[in-house]
Amino acid sequence: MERSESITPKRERQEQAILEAALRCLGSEGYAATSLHRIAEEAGIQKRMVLYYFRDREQLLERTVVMLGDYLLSQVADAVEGLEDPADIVAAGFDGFWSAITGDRGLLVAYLGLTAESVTDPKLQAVTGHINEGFRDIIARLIAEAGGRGRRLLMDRESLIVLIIAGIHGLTLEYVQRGESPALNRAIADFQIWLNSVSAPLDEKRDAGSTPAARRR
Amino acid sequence: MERSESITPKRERQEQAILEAALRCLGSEGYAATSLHRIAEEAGIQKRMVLYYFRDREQLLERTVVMLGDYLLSQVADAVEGLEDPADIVAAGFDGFWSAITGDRGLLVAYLGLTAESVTDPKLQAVTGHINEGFRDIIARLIAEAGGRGRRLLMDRESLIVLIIAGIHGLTLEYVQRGESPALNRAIADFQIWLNSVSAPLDEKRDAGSTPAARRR
Amino acid sequence: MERSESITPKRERQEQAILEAALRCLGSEGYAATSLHRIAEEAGIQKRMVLYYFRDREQLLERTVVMLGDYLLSQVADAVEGLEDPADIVAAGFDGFWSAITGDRGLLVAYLGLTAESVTDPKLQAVTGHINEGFRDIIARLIAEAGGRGRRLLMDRESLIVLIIAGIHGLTLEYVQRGESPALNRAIADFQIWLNSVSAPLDEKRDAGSTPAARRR
Amino acid sequence: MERSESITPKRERQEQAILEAALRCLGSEGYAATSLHRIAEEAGIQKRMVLYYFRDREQLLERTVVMLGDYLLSQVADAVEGLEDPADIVAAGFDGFWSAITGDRGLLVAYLGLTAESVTDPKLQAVTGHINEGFRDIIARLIAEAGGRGRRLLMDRESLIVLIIAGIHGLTLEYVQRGESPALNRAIADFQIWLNSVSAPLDEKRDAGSTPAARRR
DNA sequence: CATGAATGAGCGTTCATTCAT
DNA sequence: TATGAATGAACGCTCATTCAT
Repeated sequence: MERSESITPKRERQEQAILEAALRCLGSEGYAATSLHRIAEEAGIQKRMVLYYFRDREQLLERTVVMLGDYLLSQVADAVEGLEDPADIVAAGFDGFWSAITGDRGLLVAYLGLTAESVTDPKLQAVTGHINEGFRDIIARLIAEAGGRGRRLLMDRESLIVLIIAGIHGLTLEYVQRGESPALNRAIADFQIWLNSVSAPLDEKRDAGSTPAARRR
Repeated sequence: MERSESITPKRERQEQAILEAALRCLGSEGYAATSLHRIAEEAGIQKRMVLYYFRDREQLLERTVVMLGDYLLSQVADAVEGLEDPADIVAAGFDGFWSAITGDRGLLVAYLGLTAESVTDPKLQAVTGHINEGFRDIIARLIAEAGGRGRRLLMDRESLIVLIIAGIHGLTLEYVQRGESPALNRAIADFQIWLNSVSAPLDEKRDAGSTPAARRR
Repeated sequence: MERSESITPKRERQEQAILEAALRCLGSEGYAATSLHRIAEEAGIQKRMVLYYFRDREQLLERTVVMLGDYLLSQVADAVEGLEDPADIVAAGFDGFWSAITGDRGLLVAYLGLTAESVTDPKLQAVTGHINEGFRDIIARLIAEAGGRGRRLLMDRESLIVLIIAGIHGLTLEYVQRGESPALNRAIADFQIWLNSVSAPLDEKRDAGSTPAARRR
Repeated sequence: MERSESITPKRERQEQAILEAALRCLGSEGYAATSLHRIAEEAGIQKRMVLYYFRDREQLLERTVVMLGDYLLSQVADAVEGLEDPADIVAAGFDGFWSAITGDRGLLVAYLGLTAESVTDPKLQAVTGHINEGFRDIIARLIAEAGGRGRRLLMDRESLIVLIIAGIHGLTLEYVQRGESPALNRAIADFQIWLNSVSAPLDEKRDAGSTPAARRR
């Protein structure tokens, strides 16, 4: 750790409380409106104390992102863990993924806000990038496991990962912007159907989905 | 009140210059870091003058978003206009759409930043919402035209629109976060292939893509 | 006049309108809150025009004070003019004086505000001082006329003038601060009674009121 | 909120220094020209610090008025305390009152300026009103004590209070406007004489001053 | 562990005013 | 006569932060 002070239990509890307060602010007010003052208010402590526990705003937000990322990634990892049936990996897997992500709208809003902000903020980029890598890894592992369970991929693996990430990002954006709607639910279902169509049992002959493209390369 | 009665040419020029400066700031520094001071600097005028032409920061950013939206929408509309061959509507249509959107990375960054910010900022929501409606309309029209040119839709129309929007949002996010990459290009190509697969010639019998879903409903 | 432009009728009308607007502002919002902007608003013209007709804020307020003074003085002069009976000079004279002054609460508030402000503002002092001299003159004349009509003064003339001015100032302050009240009305009546007691018919022997003081000197 | 819980000695000293600086500004420049910048300058600190100790200009001025009021009232209370001889209550009492009030011209100017401003500023009104009530109370008590020491009032009590307040206000206005003068001193003496004449020893028969009015009621 | 004191920088805004027609 | 353009200065205020203890 970069802090030299011994990490007492109280300190840890306080830091945790502040990080959670920061997260709630990000989720309810957005990145631009999340000031140290607001975070302190939300945590029920004096503004000065925020900087007692964290070197500066930057470090605080960084650690907030890390915490948020760890939480989301663990939720997602839990949700997709132990899936045996290849069909589940798509159906149940995505459902778990989705409900893990949308379980707390505030967290999702915070995540998207930080993601957008990180585009122009190199310091955030490092940490949000880490979360994205985590997601990518999970998805890559799922694909690999599907492969190991008798399904072959009908399209380019890298491209598939990008499309899955993009799809999830896009659908979550739709979700936070316009809320749940029948159209969104149908879109999610269709997204899953598409996911199903990008792989096939090893013994199957017929191509499906975007296979022609996969073949071209 | 006193203003806005007679929009003199100079005023219009100045306002335009400021709006463009604001847009550049949003694109390079992000929403949170776009201050009046920075905008003025970018426009090469005194900070004070920004507030001479615009009531306050809010109004300025609002109008910036409107301008950005109008520009993006017109670019997209131009790109997809006059497409005759239904196949073009997907292939050329999407290409135009994509290059219109990614033509200026700064604009795209600004757009995504504002979109994310608007989730927690009701005032922005009104105006970014308008842009989204514009995109939705263009896509809906494209789908309708494809239908009018001998292609039938193999999936739910509303769901399709959501998925297209989500896909574009997700892919642009990937683009601004990680830049162009072979994987992204392949993903875009595969996205187009999928787009092609969601409709079929009227006389064709065979289903493609996510047709099973379309049939279910 | 210090303005070199020929004084056209329109100009005069406009200036008058602005001066009256300034007066209304002073009367309703107070000196500190009376900005050029508010005056323009009140006059229903553009802010810029105020400074077209008046060199600067200072000149405008100066002329406002002059106008106010002229009006108040003329009202007072009218009220006390033509009083023949010495008793009237006190009774009717003061009544006229009072109702002339309190006829328009806004004007009175403006007058008191400017008077207070002039204590610390040398430029205002010149003009408000002029008004005070006018009041003093009127009162001195009334006293002289009373003397010419067979009444002798039972106290020092200069002191009397000061006390009358002070009494009127004090009572008007009470009036604008706390509004009309039975106590104020009784105080006004008692003030008039005291005014009556400071002079006596020439043939009268008995002293009244504060005569001992007058005799001391 | 966060402040005001523990009033440290240093804080108290600093606040006091700022309040006194504000008072000096009010006394020398007037209400309208008393800006945060000037107050800070006067206190020899940075403008920024003024707003560290006081929420905003309004709160600062409010507390300044309270301090001024407390000071003036205590001065006056001290001056009139312990007067035994009924005659003193008028003579020495008023002298004390007057010298307490005019001891520091700046304070008097500040007081009058705030009084005038409070007519149009509801927020000031609350607090200047409190000072006026204090003065009224002191005067009412003096009158009551005079009554308890063998003097009866020859005029209406409420009316007398109003006239005393009005007289003092009017005379102080004259004092700050035109400075000390023989005429003013004589007027003050005559005012005291009148004050003496509004009450009489209990056993005395002869009426004085404005008794007729008192008898009327 | 916790806090008050202090501050520099900048924000969004209003004010009175000058310049050019 | 009337107006828009432009501006310097200051205002009241918030921000993140550092210094002391």
